[in-house]
Amino acid sequence: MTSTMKVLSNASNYGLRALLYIVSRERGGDAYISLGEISEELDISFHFLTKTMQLLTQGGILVSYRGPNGGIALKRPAEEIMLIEVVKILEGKDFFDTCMLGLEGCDDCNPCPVHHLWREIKGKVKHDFATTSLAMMGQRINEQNLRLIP
Amino acid sequence: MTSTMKVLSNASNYGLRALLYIVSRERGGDAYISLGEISEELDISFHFLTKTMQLLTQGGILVSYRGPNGGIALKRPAEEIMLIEVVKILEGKDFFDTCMLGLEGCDDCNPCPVHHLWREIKGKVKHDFATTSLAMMGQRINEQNLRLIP
DNA sequence: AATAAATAAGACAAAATAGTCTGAAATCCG
DNA sequence: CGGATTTCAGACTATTTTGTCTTATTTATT
Repeated sequence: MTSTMKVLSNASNYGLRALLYIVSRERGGDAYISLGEISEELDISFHFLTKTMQLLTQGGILVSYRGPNGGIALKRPAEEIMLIEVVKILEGKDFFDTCMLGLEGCDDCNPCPVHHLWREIKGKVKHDFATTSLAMMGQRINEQNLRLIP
Repeated sequence: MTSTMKVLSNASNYGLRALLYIVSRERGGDAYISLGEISEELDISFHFLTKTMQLLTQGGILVSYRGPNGGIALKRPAEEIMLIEVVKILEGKDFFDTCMLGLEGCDDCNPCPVHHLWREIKGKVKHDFATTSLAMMGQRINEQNLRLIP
């Protein structure tokens, strides 16, 4: 009753914002960015962020390096990482295939009453996220000077 | 990480399904339907459902009547109740105006990096929900024999 | 080798959500 | 009136999500 339309959990939210921070901060080099810097810049709990970023490391989005001057970095070129891959790692693989009414096995063959509406919405979200790369987002953020913090 | 794209809380989910049950069950009469019947038919915890339905009663969607043969009923004609009103009562008024990244004050003037994508999505959801009435849903459910249970 | 800087891992606590239960109040019927 | 049926209200518990903290491990530097 307190509102949200919270499609993303806080964890995913933080992970996504962290990635956007990384790609918007790209200096061309492949230096590691520390979680301390990210958590400070984005005002996110350090330890909580750490756990989320480990998901992305395990998921093949990031590589990490320990020790002084260590941190995390994209494992692949930002052009090759689509938003959909990130969200699937953070929220689960079937994130874009769930029923709005929470009904088990709701699909085109066995639809819930709002399936026709929701399918369209999900389709658009899926399409948008499947065609938007982290590189595109980074460029957009820099060109338009967009914010990542409250 | 367990997936969901859970736009609706369980409480809202139950409330919406209960309303859809009511309108699909319409026998033309204005008899009250008991929460016991609904919770049984939809396999929802009785007491939990009760709390949610009280929100809808307080929100002006339902009227309730105690005692034998009592229950709940739509306060207004199903044609006049749009899905958007229901969701706003259950999830909060600004449900359709939140930022995907959870940033405070994200809007057209001060957008987050995914605002342009999310605004379109939200707009479509909002439009769909603002133009779909409970009556339309009830008719659809009956015509196509759609399910409200897992 | 010792120290410091960084991620990894996991125990723990707090808060939000979900669900259960008990009793009260209203209403009908005999 | 008295009992049965129903919503209303709120306390209580359980589960999930969120956040904190401590320790271990890796690596660079001196």
